[in-house]
Amino acid sequence: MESTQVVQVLRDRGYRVTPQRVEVINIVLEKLAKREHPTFNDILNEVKQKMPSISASTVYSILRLLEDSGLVTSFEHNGRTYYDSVSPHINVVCVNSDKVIDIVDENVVNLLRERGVQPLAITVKALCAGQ
Amino acid sequence: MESTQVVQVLRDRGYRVTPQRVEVINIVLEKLAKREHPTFNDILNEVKQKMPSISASTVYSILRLLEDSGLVTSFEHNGRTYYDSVSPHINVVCVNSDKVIDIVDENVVNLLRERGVQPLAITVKALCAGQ
DNA sequence: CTCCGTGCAAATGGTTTGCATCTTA
DNA sequence: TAAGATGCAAACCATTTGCACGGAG
Repeated sequence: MESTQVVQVLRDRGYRVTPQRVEVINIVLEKLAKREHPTFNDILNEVKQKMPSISASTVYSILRLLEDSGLVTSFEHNGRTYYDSVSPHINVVCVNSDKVIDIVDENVVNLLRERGVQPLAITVKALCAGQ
Repeated sequence: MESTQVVQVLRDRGYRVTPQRVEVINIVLEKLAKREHPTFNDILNEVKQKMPSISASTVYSILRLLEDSGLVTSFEHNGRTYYDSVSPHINVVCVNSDKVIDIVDENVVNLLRERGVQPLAITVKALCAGQ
């Protein structure tokens, strides 16, 4: 998804387009396109580089807005919130390293759908090989 | 799993068997046997009824011990930690109601295993029907 | 009798809230 | 120019930590 599309969705829903919102959207989409799983702090730090005066509470509220609008999703691990793309995929969270690896598996998603579950985010805690 | 077995595992590993540990183990196993997904507070409240002087930090440390020993697992949602059995199953967390529903699906677990993932806990955030 | 475990209180860290100020539409 | 967004500080809440006391082995 393009940042201009996201901005348009917000505009259509009657939300105002502020420089803070545009900046957060740009950073988040950039990270999600790279299949990263940024934490709130990852995003805040990145945004602060471009816009040093932005406040944490503003970033929290923008991320909540994006999530409530179905444009991103999130999951929690070790007390932190990770943000993620809404495309159907599986996040393998390595409990021994805190790394998160994406797996795309249509079969799993289809099996869930057959059971009546429309997944927003799939998270699998696992012990991961290699340390 | 029986509470006596859990106690034995702890003993074998050199951990002391205290009345607090036995009580927490009893409560947790009882809830997990009923396929419930107790939060930390659910467990604390229940334990306090039997043992009013127990402290939260003790319960936290016992639950961490059980989790580190592989006897239970946990997942996080809305800032709270939910405890869960280690049997392979899928937790569907309804974001619109905070309810958690278990699904047993060997196929999903097998697909994950084929991908080299040994799941400790599988969590699926979903919008659930019925309110 | 010796550690390990417990309980208390204080600290921590992520997130939310209240409110005055600023800005988009 | 009016409703909505921002930034700051304080509040919140789940969890962790430090430490003296107590009990399991």
